[in-house]
Amino acid sequence: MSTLTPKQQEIRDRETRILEVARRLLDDSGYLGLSMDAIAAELGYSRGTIYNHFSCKEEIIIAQAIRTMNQRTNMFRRAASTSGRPRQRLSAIGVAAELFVRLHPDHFAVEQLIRSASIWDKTSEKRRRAMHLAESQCMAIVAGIVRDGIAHGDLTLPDQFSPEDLVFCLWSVTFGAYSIIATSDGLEAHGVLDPWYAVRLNINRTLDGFQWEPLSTEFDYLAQFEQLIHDVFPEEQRQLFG
Amino acid sequence: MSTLTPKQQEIRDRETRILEVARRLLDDSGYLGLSMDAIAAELGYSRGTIYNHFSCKEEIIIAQAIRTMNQRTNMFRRAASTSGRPRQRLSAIGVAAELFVRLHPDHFAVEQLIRSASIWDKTSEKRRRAMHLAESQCMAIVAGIVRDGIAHGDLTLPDQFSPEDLVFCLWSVTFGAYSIIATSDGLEAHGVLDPWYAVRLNINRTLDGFQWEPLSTEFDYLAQFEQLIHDVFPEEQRQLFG
DNA sequence: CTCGTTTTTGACAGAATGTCAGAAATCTTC
DNA sequence: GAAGATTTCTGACATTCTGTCAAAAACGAG
Repeated sequence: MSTLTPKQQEIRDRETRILEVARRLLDDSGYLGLSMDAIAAELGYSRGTIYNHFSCKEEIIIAQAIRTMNQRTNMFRRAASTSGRPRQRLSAIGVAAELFVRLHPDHFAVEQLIRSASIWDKTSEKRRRAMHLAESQCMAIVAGIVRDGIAHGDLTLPDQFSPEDLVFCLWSVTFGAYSIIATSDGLEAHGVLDPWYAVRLNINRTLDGFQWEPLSTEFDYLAQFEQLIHDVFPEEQRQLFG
Repeated sequence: MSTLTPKQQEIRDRETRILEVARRLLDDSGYLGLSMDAIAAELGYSRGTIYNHFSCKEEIIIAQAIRTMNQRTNMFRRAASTSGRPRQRLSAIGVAAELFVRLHPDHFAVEQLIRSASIWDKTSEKRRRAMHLAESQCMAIVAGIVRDGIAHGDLTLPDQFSPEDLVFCLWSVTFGAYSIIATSDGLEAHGVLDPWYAVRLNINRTLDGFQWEPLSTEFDYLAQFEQLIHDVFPEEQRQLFG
């Protein structure tokens, strides 16, 4: 049957409502504060009903992560499809990454939580595969740009160093920086002036170190930053900065 | 009284034994697998006794993290006190960081867990301060080397960019990379050849990007790497590679 | 050996998870 | 629109863990 009965429609809606409530609870009081009881109570259902949708609370958490990760991949895809030389397109991905993490400040914490807190083992094979898929899609987009850079003659990688190795480097620095920013209050107290700016500069200098042309001395990537926000991500920009 | 009674001695010993067992449980089955029951059973005490030492399991986890973080700080201190130009000493810290994470593969996962999973709020003020202290000591060591580099004339930082910002960059990339390595099986399947090598190269190229002399084209930091392991961390090297 | 002190114990209350048989709602067919 | 088939929902239940605390046991000084 192609059209859904009202009931089926309601069930589908409920799934997203569960995720919404779960997200708020997770934001407010973390993993320990997220309980099936609380979700059920908030939505006015019994616990059993929630268990019809998700077999355990870990499934809810991973579902959450997959959703936002796919949004991220979409933003990356849009960034990758801009025009310009490869390193400029990579810079657009940097914009996407930063906007994304500002829209979903908790995403990396949740992702790390899934990977470390023995949550992984309790989730379904299906969702785990969805998560892997989303992840490798993201990597593939960035790796594609690196290959473009090489094909263009803008970049030559060292021996024993694959495009994926470079993607891993960029992944590390963003994952690490955004995790630290999200979880460590008082970076300023440690003497860090503007962590967001630091990440941008860091990535630019790293790519300079790999001699990826045009170097940041030849092209002002940080200035391009503002422009890209307006041109490629107007909707996200509005959500974030009014 | 200066000398401890046998009983007091036993209590003190027990504390470290609790942490040992907790560490194994944490390694084996993660945060969810760590239970006060299991620890008590394994050591042959009742739960109440364990609660005399640690008021909740979160306290055990943070105690764990503080212990290993202090070991890390010690290794950093040893690395920082080597001779050579500032960037070479920073390279020695890179060796320390990598050896450390290979000795304690779970450390960063635990650290992230503490920060994200609402564990932080359940821990005592005293331990939280100990954790902050350990962290800023580590940062201070690295920041000191950055300042040495500037004082030496080997490094000039961009405007609006403090030594601590550079430390934050290095912290991000190591934290991110080691977290990913520890939690993501099958990096090789993603096309990453040797993540450890990638991190080293990444950091060297980043510092090149900041024009920190001597550049990696002038001095072979990767070759120095092997040497430093033997000279500064023979004990750790033995533990790791037999 | 005795008595005050410290330490240990395990029963208990509370909170959350995940299950499942029966109740309720919904859909199908005539 | 009513009966019967099917799906969905419910809340009581068993279980597992946490954290507490009064009573019991072990300890140490004199």
